[in-house]
Amino acid sequence: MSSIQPVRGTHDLIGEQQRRHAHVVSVARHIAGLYGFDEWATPIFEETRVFSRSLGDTSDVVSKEMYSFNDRDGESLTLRPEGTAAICRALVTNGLTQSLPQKVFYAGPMFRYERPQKGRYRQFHQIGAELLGAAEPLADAEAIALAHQLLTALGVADDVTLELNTLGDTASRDAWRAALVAYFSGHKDKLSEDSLNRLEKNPLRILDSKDAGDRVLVADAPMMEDFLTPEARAFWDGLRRTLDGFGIAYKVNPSIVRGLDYYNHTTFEFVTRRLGSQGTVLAGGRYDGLVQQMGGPEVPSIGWAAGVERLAMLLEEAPAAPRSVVIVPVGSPDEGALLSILQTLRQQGVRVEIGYRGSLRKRMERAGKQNASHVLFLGDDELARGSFRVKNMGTGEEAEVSRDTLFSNAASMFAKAGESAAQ
RNA sequence: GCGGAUGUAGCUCAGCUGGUAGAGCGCCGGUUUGUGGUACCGGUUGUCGCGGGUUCGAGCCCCGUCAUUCGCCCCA
Repeated sequence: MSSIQPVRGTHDLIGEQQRRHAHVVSVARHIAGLYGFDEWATPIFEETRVFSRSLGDTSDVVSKEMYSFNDRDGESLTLRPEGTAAICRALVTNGLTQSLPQKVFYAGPMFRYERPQKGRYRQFHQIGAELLGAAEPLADAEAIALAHQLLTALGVADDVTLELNTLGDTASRDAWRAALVAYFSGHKDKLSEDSLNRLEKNPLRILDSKDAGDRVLVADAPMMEDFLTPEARAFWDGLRRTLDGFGIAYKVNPSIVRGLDYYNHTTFEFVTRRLGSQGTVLAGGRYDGLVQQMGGPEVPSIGWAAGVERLAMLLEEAPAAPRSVVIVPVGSPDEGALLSILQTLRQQGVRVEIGYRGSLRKRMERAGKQNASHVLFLGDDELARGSFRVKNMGTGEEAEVSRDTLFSNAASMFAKAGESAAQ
């Protein structure tokens, strides 16, 4: 038991866990490609203002969860707590506001100083999709369709439901917000302590309070519906119509308001009951003003992010570990011949290993334990005859195969051996 | 940041009302170097999370601390 521990809220990804993560990311990358999204990689840290400016000063993410530090020249830098702000910054910095729309996929670690829990870590991983430069509801629907197809491909769609809401445009949202503040201010005596706090910082969040008393109040609170401008209503109707066209089921939930300040119009969450209080697995919305905040022009955009850890936990089965072909020397065959055979097979794309020591029995035992698909026995007899004895470790069947046959068919013969379930 | 639970070998756990630690699995070696996943034999492993305190004596009691976990907050 070493005294060196991983930093609180961080974890190592090894074996099955790593395979689960890799699977989530590679499936996401693939599906994003089907929708025409290209992958971007932005730095893991940015100037602090990239995040503080965009997420809203009152969000917890900014006010107390950022890993910020001063660079040697005194500049404040921050380990990214989320992906969207950095993508917007990159859009502006690279002058891509001239070639819109941009459809961006990203994957990588994020950092938030929070109390760790199941499905919540200080270093965690997100995948995300951002569709920058499209104001039409079709863009929102496409982003959601991409998310939906991803969850389906991962086999978790049945455990997850899509909840959808609109915050309207700025005018709608401001009017609604004012009405909410007025309404709740009139019932301060009945509000929970948390919600009193929210009233100051982010009144919309009172709507998804879990407090029973709050919920009674919320039931009679002003509804967004009543504050939508005609334009916002048209957008909302258009989105739902398009989702219907995509054949995607959703549930309208007026309390999906999202915590980050930059959202307007569409907000949505894919939620599950299987992860305790960390039920949100993928969430996003429209952020028409964010790029402008980064110093660019107005670029209406929609996007989402998903937690890789949470998705990995929902996966029914971990991808299988890759299986190797193992060469087992018998007696003491010529080493040069052995090495050249090893490399020939590897160059043909076969996953081949050779043990470093041990008796024949030991080597077989290890090949069995590591779940090798085949064993190739190679002794002086085989070398002399120019062949191998190939043993299928699954069936136990054994056959002598000539070297020429093996080399010319290696890829197909052992296709299953090198195959990684993570693709 | 707030509240509850937990913390004994690599893993899962046992350890009765305090007397200085055990099992299973795993791991390593072997059952005479042309064959594994079965069987048999042998072996290995712990500052009982860490630091204090009470006690003749603590894995068991008390305090603190760290970590994990559940809920709140927040969020992916």
